[in-house]
Amino acid sequence: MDTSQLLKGVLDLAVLAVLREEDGYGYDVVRRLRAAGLSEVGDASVYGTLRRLYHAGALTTYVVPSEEGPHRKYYSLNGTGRDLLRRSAKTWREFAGVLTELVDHATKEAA
Amino acid sequence: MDTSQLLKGVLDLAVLAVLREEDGYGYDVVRRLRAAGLSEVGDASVYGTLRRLYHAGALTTYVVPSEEGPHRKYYSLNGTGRDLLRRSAKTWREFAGVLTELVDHATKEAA
DNA sequence: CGGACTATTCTGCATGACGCAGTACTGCGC
DNA sequence: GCGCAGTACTGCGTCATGCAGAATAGTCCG
Repeated sequence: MDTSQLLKGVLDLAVLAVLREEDGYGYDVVRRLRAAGLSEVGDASVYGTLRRLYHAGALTTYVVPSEEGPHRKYYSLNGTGRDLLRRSAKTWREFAGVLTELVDHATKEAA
Repeated sequence: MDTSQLLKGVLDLAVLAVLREEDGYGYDVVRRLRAAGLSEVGDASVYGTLRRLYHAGALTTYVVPSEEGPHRKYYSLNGTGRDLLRRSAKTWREFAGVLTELVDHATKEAA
């Protein structure tokens, strides 16, 4: 029904894409994803994804103490991460292409 | 890593799309999906999806005895199913658009 | 006829990702 | 001090995918 199922397997890619543009901390990544149109991402999902990607060796992290609140834990793409992004992006494009074509073909002649 | 996670929440849509074109039985739907490019769908997933969609009231079913093997259980889209397909397709296009844009933007300046 | 193989359906269980709800800590405004 | 916003993290539930396995019905081989 909602996008929660659609997100599965795609949040990794979305997070990588966002971090590719600029390092970011969890709370901020959530906001950026929502601003990009993924309005229904839960923060817990992002933290979980960040942790998975980190343990997978795709991200490095550093803490920046903030005087305007708690510390911020920044994440940054490393070589492995950029490589993963590239491959994931390719997989996504192929997958999305196939499915879009299937859907278009099926709904073209429908009202 | 593979497409199994990508499929989540999308198999419903793919099955609906395939059935929109022509009624089909499980084994056949699997083949059609694979032929369409979704080469990694598992048959058990399709049977499960078919059952979910049926219980959701999106499909009707009828059995056709086959002379070349066991009976075939055909599934057909009804009004609810076509409506679901239309709405799911819309959701998919929006979602895919957002993500593709995000990914393109992030990988544009990458090697 | 027995055995093997294909077509076809279905179920049990494991895996794993998303997210709600809750915890915790830091400054700021009142 | 109280509460609210920013920020991080975790436990548990839910649910879809899929592997492995079972069962039935025909066909072909010897």
